[in-house]
Amino acid sequence: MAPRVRFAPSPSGYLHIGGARTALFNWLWARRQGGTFVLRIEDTDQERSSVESVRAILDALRWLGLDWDEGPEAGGSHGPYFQSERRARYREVADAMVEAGTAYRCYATKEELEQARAELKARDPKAQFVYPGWWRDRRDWPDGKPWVYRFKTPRTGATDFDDLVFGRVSTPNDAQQDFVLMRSDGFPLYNFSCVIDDHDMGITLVARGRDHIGNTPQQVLLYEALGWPAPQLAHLPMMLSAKGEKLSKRHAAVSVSEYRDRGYTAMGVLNYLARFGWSHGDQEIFARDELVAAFDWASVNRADGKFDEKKFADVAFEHLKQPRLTSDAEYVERVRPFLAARGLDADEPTLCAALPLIRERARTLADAAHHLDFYFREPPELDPAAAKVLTPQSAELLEGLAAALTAVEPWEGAAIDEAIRAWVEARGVSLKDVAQPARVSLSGRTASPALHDVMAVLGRARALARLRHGATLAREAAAARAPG
RNA sequence: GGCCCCAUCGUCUAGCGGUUAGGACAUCGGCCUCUCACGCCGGUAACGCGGGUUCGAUUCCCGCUGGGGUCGCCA
Repeated sequence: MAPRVRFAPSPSGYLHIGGARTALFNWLWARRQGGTFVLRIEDTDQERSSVESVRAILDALRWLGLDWDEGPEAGGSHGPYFQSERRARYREVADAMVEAGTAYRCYATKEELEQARAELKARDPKAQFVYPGWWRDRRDWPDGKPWVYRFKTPRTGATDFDDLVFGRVSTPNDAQQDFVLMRSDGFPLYNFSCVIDDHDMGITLVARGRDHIGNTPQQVLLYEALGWPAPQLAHLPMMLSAKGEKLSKRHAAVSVSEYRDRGYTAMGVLNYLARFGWSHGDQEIFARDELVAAFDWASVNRADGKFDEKKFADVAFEHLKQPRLTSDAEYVERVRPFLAARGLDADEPTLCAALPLIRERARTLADAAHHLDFYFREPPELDPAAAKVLTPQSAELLEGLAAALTAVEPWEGAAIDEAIRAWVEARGVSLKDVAQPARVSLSGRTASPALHDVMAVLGRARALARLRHGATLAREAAAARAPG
């Protein structure tokens, strides 16, 4: 049977890089198996949820290309996909559980709980408060007072489940307290709504971060109490910071949108995330369809990992470098916003001609825009460090070179290169002596692609004009330096 | 602290009883070279410790140590 999987973020911020990995693994499995990827918004915490967050998460998922078959804006036959719109259903199940004796109304107030907590703390600072079940067996419900629903957790025995990644996990039931199912304001708590929705939405496999493995026994207990079959379970090892702590803003960029804004491509991000906790032999680099074809739960690792920015950058770079992974058309489309941000209006022919020179240099799209900059500025912006290269002696060389290249045919890299070398030899100078002044004239920088490649991209007219302009600058520099 | 989980180079990982313990990133040399980059060649670098099981353990079992997660009217 084709699996139904889901990603269920709570809209209390941006899409976290770890959340993106969870979404990716679910998505991969759905696509691999021809199953259904459901997106559900867990907005039962009114305090923390916001529509802006929903928007941000949806946008980030769309940018990553993790399209959902059912969920917000997609619809589907198992909606609504916002938990805040499913409250009647939760209440219905909770009442049924009270009737069945698997849950109970608890009228203990927050204040009473706080007091009990405080008293325990006073007696034994190290002790952990456990709700003692004051209302576990009472039916003398006071009129007009708010209550919460609590689960009547079995006091003995153990709860087991088989995890696709971790194997069999067993937890003693006495480690569990009578946890709250629904708050007094009528909103459900995570474990409760999660179980009901996964059941009602026909979810067959739940894959989520390992930080959820601890409340899985509670959810399994709920499935048992409700007489529902539990879905398959798969927990993913955690993505930790380089220091081994829980990943947060302090350690690295943690929001998917931040990576987008920095100029990484979606597949660069996805490829790194996919290889984090999952492997496929020695293969490091994957196109999207290769990922879909190769993904499996058996190859998911159990050990937590540390996020490595260097490795991430390299994987992302590989995607920009290889036309197989990022086509020319896609590259051009993606880099345009970054060029625009520099105030550049790049014409298509020049951009396409420069692209091969950029691929092996640009580590991000933002970086690509930097490398592309001088092709689209007339004259190119002159780096302070580069200006020093335009010495008085170089003026004549630059003019000589420009003159030597006026008749080169065809105006192509190889021919230009040949002409440069021929001229250098005839002139009895070293290429090294000419190269840097020429480079600075052409690009305004001390580092650039090969001279002949740059000139080929610029075209004869602009290339020669820049060389001559460089000569002018060199003379001006000489004049400026001359005393009086 | 209770409960749960984990453990191969600095990092991500391959390995599923017998390997010179492999790859990638990073790092260090070198080559290429008009600069930068790419590329290429090479080096340093790992099975946490102690018991078992076995002819033989990185691999299977137990303990220890270390690390992580989780113990809310958050998710």
